[in-house]
Amino acid sequence: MVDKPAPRRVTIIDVARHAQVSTTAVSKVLRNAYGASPAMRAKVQQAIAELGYRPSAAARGLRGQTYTIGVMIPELRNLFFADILDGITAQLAGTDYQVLIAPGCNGEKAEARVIDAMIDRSMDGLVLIAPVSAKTRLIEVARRVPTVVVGRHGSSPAYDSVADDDVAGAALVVDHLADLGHRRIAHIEHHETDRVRLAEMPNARRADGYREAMRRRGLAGFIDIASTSYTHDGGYRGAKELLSRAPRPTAIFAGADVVALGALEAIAEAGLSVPGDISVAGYDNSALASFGPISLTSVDQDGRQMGADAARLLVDRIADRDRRPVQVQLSPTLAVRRTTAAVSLE
Amino acid sequence: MVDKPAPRRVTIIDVARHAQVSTTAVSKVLRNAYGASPAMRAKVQQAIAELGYRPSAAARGLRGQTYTIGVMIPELRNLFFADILDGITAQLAGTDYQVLIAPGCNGEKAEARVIDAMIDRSMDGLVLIAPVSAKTRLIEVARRVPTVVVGRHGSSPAYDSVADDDVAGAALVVDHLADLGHRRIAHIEHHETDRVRLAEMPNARRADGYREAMRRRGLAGFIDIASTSYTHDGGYRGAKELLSRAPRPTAIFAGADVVALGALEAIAEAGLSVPGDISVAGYDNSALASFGPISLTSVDQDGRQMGADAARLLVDRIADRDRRPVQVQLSPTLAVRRTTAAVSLE
DNA sequence: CTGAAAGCGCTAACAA
DNA sequence: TTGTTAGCGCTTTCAG
Repeated sequence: MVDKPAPRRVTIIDVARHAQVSTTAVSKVLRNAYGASPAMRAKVQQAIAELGYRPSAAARGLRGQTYTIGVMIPELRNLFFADILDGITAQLAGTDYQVLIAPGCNGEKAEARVIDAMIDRSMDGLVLIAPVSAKTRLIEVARRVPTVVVGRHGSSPAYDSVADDDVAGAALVVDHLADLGHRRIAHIEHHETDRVRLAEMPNARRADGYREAMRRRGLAGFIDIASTSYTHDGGYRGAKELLSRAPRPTAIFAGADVVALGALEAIAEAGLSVPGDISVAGYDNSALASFGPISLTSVDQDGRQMGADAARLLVDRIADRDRRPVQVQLSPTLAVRRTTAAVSLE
Repeated sequence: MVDKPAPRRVTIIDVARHAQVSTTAVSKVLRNAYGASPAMRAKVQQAIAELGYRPSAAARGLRGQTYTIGVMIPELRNLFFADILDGITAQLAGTDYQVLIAPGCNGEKAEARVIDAMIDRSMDGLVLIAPVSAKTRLIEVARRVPTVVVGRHGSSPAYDSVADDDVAGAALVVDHLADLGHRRIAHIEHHETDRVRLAEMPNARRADGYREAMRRRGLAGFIDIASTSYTHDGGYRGAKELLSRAPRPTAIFAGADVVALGALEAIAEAGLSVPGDISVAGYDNSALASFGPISLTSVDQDGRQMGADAARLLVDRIADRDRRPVQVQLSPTLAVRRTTAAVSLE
């Protein structure tokens, strides 16, 4: 294995020379731009293949596009986000765009840093999944670079958005449990104080939907909420809190699957059985929920579809930055499994 | 909300003008480079802050670095990879490097495309997690850009590597089960045919380690392998196959946690209990394994540590591309939980 | 349809 | 220590 140094980069100039045309011509072929005859196109493409030429995204970005789409994911371990990402990459497969993910942005500050990093890298478009930033900030970002916001409600003049109807999702759960005879249906929510986020974030919408559905079913008096966080531990603590109340709930609607798992642990620890003593439902219908031994009833949001819609809207907007913003709202469904059952007679 | 257009980008020239210095001076401050007095440094930093200047990574990349580290992750849903990533980002926090993840590279072809995309984008360094590409290809890549390979054995003159001792991990499981009195210990492996990968990929090393440990414990006659894949379904099919043999195994060592989960489903379907009738152990000690109701005995690889080591090596190599390559090998430990127990009397 | 030339924002080599 | 200048590799006018 000889340690020969990497040869000099093949540039557009090399290709032009090899194909006996101008660099402009090569550039046009690269971008499928108007104004290149089929003959020239063929010549150039052959030269590209023969030299193994690959355009430098950095250089392209300095004048035109980088053909890079940045996706901000707040939490890699959330399997629902992986579904969204699958939808994005599937929709973008076959185009010239490459998806890059920016990780680890928990909290407004880290999120700001990550978004800046993507803008600094001249990305052509941004998909922000469940961003927590202030709305003014999102608008500012969207004005600099085409942006689609996924999983956050509320419209904006600057960006497109894709969201699932979280109010409807919560209603699905409450109706399902109420139909099974439950009345003391409790909810574990992700604590929220910020005014705008109370109106736009999915967690807040789910809590709203829960309250609304309870009232609609005449169960306003049984509304019972533990306010923790959308984590395994949050579910554990929330369930502990709810179980300590008398009378304790006969069903718990957790705002996310991981929360439901935490709740299941607390319930098991308390020596209660699911769904015998208490029913549990989650949200997201992640792979965890469908896993046999868990078999969690959960609200299904079509993450792939959401991702595909987001990517489609983004590519659209890159092509026409001035078109009017669009809001896509999908409807959730309920995957009923073995953690929910008719209320037991007491 | 007035729809004012985004103002022109603030460039290094604006900063230089504002601070009354040359662009070189600004550049030096940006890079913490030698040759700028504290006074000038202060002036420039103030100007940067006042103008809200952010350097363009594309422009920087054309001459120098992009301050971007690319991480290739074959499968976002693998929680072990998320641990590695946490280690990488933690190690890189506080530096000027930004981590970007390239997703969805299952298979050699997709992997090649993704690696090319990262090179095209002038990334300063690459972390390749469990790459399946041919070794010659990896060496070629490493010659173009500083590269660290994680989770693949075998050394190279071109890249650093970080791996867990998979042979030792498999031995931990076999020893644990043998100590519990098991003799018919079966294994579910990820099918592999390629010669080099048979020597370098973790799955192959685990199968080797299993065979070796069985022989060492005098259980060579009980070696029993189902060859499927490292997926939930692979575990399900593998366990079904193993259970159909007579006499059936009293313990199954699955090559990964997801495989173990699939096996658990097959075992439950067969009407057998764990660990009463059969013990099950996994590999990776992912969040799934420690989740209460599952409580899977599993081999723990310190993913965070692996990621941190990889990042450290990469930054080192970016600073000195000619230093000799290093191989880091970590030792796994065994997390014993409730899916393994003493063999039952028959 | 084709090509020459300017310049995107920055860094590196060099000069002062 | 500081500033001047020449590109990095590409896209984009704008002539031909």
